[in-house]
Amino acid sequence: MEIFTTSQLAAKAGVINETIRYYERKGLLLPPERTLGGFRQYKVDDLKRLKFIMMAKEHGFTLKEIKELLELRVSTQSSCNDVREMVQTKIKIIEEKIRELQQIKNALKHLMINCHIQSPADECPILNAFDKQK
Amino acid sequence: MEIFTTSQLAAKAGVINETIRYYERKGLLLPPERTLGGFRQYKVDDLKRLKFIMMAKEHGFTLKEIKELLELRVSTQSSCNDVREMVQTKIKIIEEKIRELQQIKNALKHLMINCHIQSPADECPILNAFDKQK
DNA sequence: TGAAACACTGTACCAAGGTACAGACCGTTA
DNA sequence: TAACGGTCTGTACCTTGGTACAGTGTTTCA
Repeated sequence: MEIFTTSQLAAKAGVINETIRYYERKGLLLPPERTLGGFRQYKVDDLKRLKFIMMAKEHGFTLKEIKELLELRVSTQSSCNDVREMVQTKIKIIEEKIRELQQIKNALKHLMINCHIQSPADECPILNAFDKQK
Repeated sequence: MEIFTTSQLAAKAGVINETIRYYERKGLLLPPERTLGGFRQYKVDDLKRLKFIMMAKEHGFTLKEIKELLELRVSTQSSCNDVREMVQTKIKIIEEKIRELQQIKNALKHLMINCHIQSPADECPILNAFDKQK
């Protein structure tokens, strides 16, 4: 059976070895077996788990949420429904964030309408807009 | 001329007084005059500056960027064009962020298509998708 | 004049997600 | 068996935008 050191596991997942230890501290990676000298010995399952973490991260989950997903996965009580709910909540949060950013973007675009490039900065309508009392 | 203490200034802007001192440390608020005993004495201009900061914050600028905006405002060399460029860059960053979030959202929605609520979590297609190697 | 209520400084702490490093130890190869 | 390089632990540090103290000093009002 293939065994990896911390650095080898890290390299396979594209992170550095401090990240591996960090994920272990945070409870995302399980404490692996050790050599007599105390070196971590990772197996293919650990690599899969790490890749799962990275995929979930790319899908916008925080480490805390990923920990929950990992716990759902092994709990026999939990169902796909629990996962579905987490994903739906996440989608709502992302949609809210998108709306927020779109509002900011629109406000900034609006500010640019009156901006004349040669004016000195102290007459800049953008800066003046920020000065306006609400 | 009206003079405010730190807490009064904070209250007028809807923050707490540690925030005021924090902004001073970060160079966003100018060090005000002091009483003989060392109490800060703020004027209306300081309140305007603080409100400017808060407006810029609402428009998605970081404190570091707001500091730059404030510096542009007083520099006689800088023009509205400099401000315009900062705003345009900001809009680009926001657009990129929106695109990113939309991709994540689409991926999550896609994951939900095959999700059957009664399946146990260890057969959940969402979790399985995260397990897939890229 | 004395007490209450505020302000001062400096430092530590928070979340999140790591990164860096010292000093010690282990494993491998010559 | 020694050298070299990898790994260990623990702790400190980073960013961003603050918040929370403790211990001391100041202002104000009765």
